Amino acid sequence: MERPELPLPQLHAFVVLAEELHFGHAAARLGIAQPPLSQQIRRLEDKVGYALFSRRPGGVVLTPAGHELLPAARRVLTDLASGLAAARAIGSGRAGRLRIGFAASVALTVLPGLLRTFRQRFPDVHLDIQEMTTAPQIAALHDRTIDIGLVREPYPEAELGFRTVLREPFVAVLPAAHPLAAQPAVEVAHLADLPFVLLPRAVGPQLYDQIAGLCADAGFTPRVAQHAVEWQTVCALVKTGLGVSLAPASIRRIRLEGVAFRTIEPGTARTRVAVAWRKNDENPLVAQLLATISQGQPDGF
Amino acid sequence: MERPELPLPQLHAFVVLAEELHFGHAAARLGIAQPPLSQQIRRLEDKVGYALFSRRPGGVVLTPAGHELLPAARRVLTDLASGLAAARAIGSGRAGRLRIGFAASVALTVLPGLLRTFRQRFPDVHLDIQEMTTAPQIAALHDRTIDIGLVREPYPEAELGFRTVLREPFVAVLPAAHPLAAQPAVEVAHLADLPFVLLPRAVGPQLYDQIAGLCADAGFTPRVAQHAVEWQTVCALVKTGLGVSLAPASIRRIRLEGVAFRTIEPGTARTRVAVAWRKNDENPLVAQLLATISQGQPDGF
DNA sequence: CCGTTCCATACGCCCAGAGATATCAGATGA
DNA sequence: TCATCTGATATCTCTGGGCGTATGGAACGG
Repeated sequence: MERPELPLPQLHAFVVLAEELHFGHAAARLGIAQPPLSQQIRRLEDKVGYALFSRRPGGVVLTPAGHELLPAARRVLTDLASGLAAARAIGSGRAGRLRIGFAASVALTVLPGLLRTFRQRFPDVHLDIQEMTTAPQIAALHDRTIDIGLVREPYPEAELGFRTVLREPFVAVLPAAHPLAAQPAVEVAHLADLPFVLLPRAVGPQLYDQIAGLCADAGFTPRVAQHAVEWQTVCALVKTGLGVSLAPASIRRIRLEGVAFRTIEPGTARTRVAVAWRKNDENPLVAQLLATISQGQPDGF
Repeated sequence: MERPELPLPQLHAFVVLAEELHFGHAAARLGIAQPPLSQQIRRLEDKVGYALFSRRPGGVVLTPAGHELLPAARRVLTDLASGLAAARAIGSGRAGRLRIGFAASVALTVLPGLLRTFRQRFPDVHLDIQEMTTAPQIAALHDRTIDIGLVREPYPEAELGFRTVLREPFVAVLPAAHPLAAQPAVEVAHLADLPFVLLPRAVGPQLYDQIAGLCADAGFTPRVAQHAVEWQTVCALVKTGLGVSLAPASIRRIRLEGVAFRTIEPGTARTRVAVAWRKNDENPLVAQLLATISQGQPDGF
């Protein structure tokens, strides 16, 4: 790619003159006097090295060389204008692409409303959303594989910003046939001797430790009979009688025959869902999405 | 199409920097010092309105806006370079398109050699050749439907230039079985009582009048039994015995069983084939073709 | 803690190019 | 023949932008 040789204003003048085929009219359309236009065209022809127009009485005609240059000149101008417009749209945050990771349980609570609101405000933004558990989201943020994470119980990180978007209590997940399911609420201590179905600690250490902490507070260490990587699966396993579980309340949205969700006593423990982003991310869409969350919060999606 | 806003040198700097992702290296590739490059990029970012690069320790990274602008900038530069090259190729006469009309009889003499030589010298020129009789060629030149004509016996025209490329005598066209065909040469006067097969006067008035003149000089007016618009057809009609004809000597190239061509006495009359062009045609290919003809003439194609 | 790397800023120079006004010159047509 | 329309030329002004050198400031690595 060598040095560009033709100034754009001259190309613009050339295209307009090629359309008008009349120096006076073309100059008027360009908003300049006629002599400067003659000069522009002359300079352009000098640089090309050949005449682009035949001056004939009553107007001008494109030469073969001019005829060849015209489509290229048009492309150059329109490509530039559209490229500039697109870059500005992206720079301003009106358009672009945002990659969002989310914990599965979030899909039941904040995510749908957030996506709906954001898409309304930024219809030209393409959203790539993918389900990921908390730990992989943190890694993906560092990798720049995603731009926004919706994580559960994050622990602070130097490079990342977090903001809580939801706090919710825990519920006990029980087979519907289990005696404990007959009560409106259960004490954590009552789960002490039952086998547990939990997510592996690796996919969300903070949440895991919090659940373990609930049990510890009730005086026992949970015996994990089975791991599952999605809450959906946890419910299914509970249904089959493999065990019970403790989970964030939003899991109630999973309607599954044969599984009961019960408030726990004491009900003070809360789990947080937070939005996470790279602090040094300059993508304006990240700020836009954070702003959308801030505004959306009061309305409670 | 509005005013272009981004100077090309800045776009060029942008593309190079986007490839190098390093101000120092990019400046070196551009052959300038580093501070001017910083300025170029800064000015460009000011005009776009948004940052195109993220300056980070150890180098720079494209922002989303910069990433969007990059392909457009590349297209602009390459389109411009290629368009300019194409326009110059055409302006210089190395490439382009030339529309050539030719009289049918010319296809037997000058045309093949001319085309071959011209194509050798200008392989990138597209030649549109079409057979036309003389009068339509003149009209087509005025219409700018063809650029070059190869005509027989033209009459001078103000707007057109002519140059003779071939002079040839007339021959008598006879059925092989005819008694006159037994002689090596025939006198025009001997054709006086025979029916004639000729091209209509309208397709080539000058040639027609010249043939009629030959007859008048021999003391008779030809009785036209049949018209035909191609020499090929004339020969065929002569073969069937419908009449005889007088034709340019190049018609001998038509090898047709049962038709004889005989030199005529007196053999002084000559018919001319000329190349014709618009005097005010600025297409360099026209000049190139005329030059090719001038050089080719001595070798006698 | 210091040197290196990398980019930005400051300042000055210079010129290509874009604009204007005034005028000229060729072709056309009543 | 003359008025008119075409575009070209001459001349001047002004400024944006491209380039240089010198210097500043932040981040990183040993």
